[in-house]
Amino acid sequence: MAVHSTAKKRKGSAPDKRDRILKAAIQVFAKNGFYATRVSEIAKAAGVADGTIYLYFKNKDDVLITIFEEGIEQLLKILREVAESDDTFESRIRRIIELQLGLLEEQRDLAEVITVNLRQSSRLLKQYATPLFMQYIDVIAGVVREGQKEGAFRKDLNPRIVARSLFGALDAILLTWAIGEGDPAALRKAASHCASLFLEGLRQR
Amino acid sequence: MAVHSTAKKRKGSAPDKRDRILKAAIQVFAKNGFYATRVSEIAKAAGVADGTIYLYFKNKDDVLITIFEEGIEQLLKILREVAESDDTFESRIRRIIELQLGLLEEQRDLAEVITVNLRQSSRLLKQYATPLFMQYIDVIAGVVREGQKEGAFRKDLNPRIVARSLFGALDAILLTWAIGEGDPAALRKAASHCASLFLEGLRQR
DNA sequence: GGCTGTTGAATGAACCGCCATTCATTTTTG
DNA sequence: CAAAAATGAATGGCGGTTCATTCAACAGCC
Repeated sequence: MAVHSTAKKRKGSAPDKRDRILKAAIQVFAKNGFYATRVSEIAKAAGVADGTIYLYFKNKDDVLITIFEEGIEQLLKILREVAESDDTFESRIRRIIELQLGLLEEQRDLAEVITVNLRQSSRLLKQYATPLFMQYIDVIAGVVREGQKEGAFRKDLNPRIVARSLFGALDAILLTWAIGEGDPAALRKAASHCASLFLEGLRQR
Repeated sequence: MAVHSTAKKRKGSAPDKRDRILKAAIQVFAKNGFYATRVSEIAKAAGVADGTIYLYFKNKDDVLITIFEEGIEQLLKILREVAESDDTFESRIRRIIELQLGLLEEQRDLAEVITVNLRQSSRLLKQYATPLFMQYIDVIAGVVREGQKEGAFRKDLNPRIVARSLFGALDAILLTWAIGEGDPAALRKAASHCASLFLEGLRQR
């Protein structure tokens, strides 16, 4: 009954159904939003029967939660590596920005699900998103805090507020991009301007 | 059938039903989210019969759209005044930030509806929110652009990207505040740090 | 002032379409 | 040929919307 992350590799051929379902759900959620999406649409997009979805997920909510959690975790993992690297602090911040936007540039649908659908249900948002979101903020805030201690950044700003601002800025840029036409060059330019804005704002003088 | 803004004052006593419904809806949407809110809950909170809501609004969507449009319009109006004032550009940006946060501080539920529920339906978002959102961005971008022309701000940043970043930052701060405990002092501090961060980032040197 | 007919607002119980979920049956696997 | 996986038609209930009915305000009339 439970989902079991068994993930037993079914031969080499068949891409795990669970994955197929998740990928399909990301697409459909991105196009129509969580509430407007019928479970049967996900099934059709995944080439699977309606009931099969319930073999791998508890219910429709669970599909969204899983997408969100796995997406953020993937992001967090890479983010932590950058945060703990021995680059200059400036370069770490810049890489975080580029990474976040770059990662999602290749997964536009995931970007839309995370930025838009995330907020669909206050319940889901509060229950599942908030803790992960906090971890995310903490990683960025950690870099800022350390940068302050080492004298690279000005010390009069609260690191968490900086982190939240940066997160919000990136989120808004992503949102516009995901909803709009989604030209990759535009996204990259936005990333670089955003980085420059924040780094100048942070610099110790 | 149509709504008619007749607003005929039914005696002096009865505060317009339309208003009562909107206020109630803001409360309930904020607490439970748009999709989890039953029309009957709004009716109950407004002290009105279920059917009455359909005398004033086309349907449930229309209630959300109205809240959103009227809220943003109110914000836009004040924002435009500040944007066109003859303060220094720095001070205009700072006032925009404080205004936005301050205005919503007094209307925490509205803040949550606008920041969270805004994104509930891709359809609604794309159809109604995007144009207003763009106007909003344009007001801020206008101040930045003019500031650049007058030599107050550095010229190598795209004003719209700056505006979007600022909007996102404020949105994220508001979101955390609205979902969290909502201490007004914390919000004011966040506003001031955020302003300082952006203004240093923008300053022409 | 009271009586009454008219009108439009308000009501809320009932309806009905929708869709998440289930589970008896079939198919695949080892 | 079990056992497990997958199927998809059937179901149940949920909740937005409707509309037959009630109510309240007012005007005209005696």
